[in-house]
Amino acid sequence: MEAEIKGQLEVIKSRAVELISEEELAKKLAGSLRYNRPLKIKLGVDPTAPDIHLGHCVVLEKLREFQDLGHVAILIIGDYTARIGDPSGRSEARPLLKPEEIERNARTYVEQVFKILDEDKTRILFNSQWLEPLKLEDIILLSSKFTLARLLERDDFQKRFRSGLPISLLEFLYPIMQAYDSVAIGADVELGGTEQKFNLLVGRDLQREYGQEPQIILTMPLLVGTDGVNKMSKSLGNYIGVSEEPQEIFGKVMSIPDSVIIDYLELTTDLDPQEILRLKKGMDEGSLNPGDVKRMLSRKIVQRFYSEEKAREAEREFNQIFRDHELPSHIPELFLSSVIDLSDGKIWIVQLLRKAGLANTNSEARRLVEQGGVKINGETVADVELELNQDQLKRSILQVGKRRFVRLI
RNA sequence: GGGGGAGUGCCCGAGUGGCCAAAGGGAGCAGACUGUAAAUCUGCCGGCGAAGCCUACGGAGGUUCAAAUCCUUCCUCCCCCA
Repeated sequence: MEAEIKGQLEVIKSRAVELISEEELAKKLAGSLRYNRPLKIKLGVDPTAPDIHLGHCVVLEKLREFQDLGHVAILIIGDYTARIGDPSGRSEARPLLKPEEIERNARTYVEQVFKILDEDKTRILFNSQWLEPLKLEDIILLSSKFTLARLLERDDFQKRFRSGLPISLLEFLYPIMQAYDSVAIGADVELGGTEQKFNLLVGRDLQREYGQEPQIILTMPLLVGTDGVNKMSKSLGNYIGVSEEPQEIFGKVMSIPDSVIIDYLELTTDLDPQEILRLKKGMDEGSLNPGDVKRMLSRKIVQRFYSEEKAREAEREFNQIFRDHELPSHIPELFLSSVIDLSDGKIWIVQLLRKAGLANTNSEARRLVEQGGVKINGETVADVELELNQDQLKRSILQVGKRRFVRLI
């Protein structure tokens, strides 16, 4: 049994940033093995963004590992807490969500999450179930267990406090509510990104208050977004969604700065650390082309959510467009008749770009033309005033930039 | 309750009467180059069929030939004192 515990600990600790605490976890694991009782691994999710992206996957993957070790994942959809909004890592309060939005987001979330989790070993709970019935009296009791000093310990609160930025009372309630989730389900372990550390710790405090054994907390690194600067997030638009098309995922991974390739290898693939180290060395010494490493990474990521075949296809497609500057295999088509006003049979290039959805405003379309970013059948359009008639456009291919194409039919 | 400060373009942030569609940075977009949608460099980056015009610096009024900049008032936020 000793060996089994050790083995599990190894798996659990891999890639994690912090484990509080290893001894307690070992004890819990021992109990779990002895009584054949799986541990309850909690992960709270905020139904604020309707798409799961690679950043979420880091934590979800860890949860999956727990499942594979025989434990049960408890996914808590923060449908109630979402009304408050988690202030973690934010410099300002988040806008409130409407109940309908929350519901819609939660549904998408659940759909996507099983790309990673084992459905049979997952329980999904909505925290409105126990938070909604709370009376003011209960909340007063709950808040009596915390002090301002304790809550202000939190890094982002402290920063905001010091720099004179507002902290809503509501936001103080958030960690308390999240902690109450742990009490409600009797969590053994709670997972989260590093920015969640404080909230997770509050869970321990509250569980103790309620006479429960405090949960173990395990924090995972945050994945940086495609911009290579900020953490991956939907709202920053630097994310790679697990439900995106293979081609899109491949391309987005190829667009990450070389400087974060290693991070991605570590956090989004199952490559062993030795291998990653070898790749890093290779790139540092110049014996490996980062572009090639990134290709491999992109392939692995696509493969993870689709298949090896799809990954290969995506790469072929990528090479075709970006390396060989050829046309993609699939080009969206647009009926000329829906674009051209038949009365005069002609259309201005700027209008055409807008109608084809390749530019949002005339100004944007003008700019694209002026900067030489627009091509028709491979020929750069040089004149902003260019007018085209139906015959010229029939079966032609309109291209903006390197990667946006429309076939006119 | 009293005193002080702040609100600028997608974000951060400079600007305190005309030279301001507003410095600088980031993001984004386009071009060049390439090893990739990397890095680097260059350009663009409110809208309008664009000469010019319109909209814009928290909201509403006002002063002025002229306001992001001055005045009044309202809203929001922050700090200090109590």
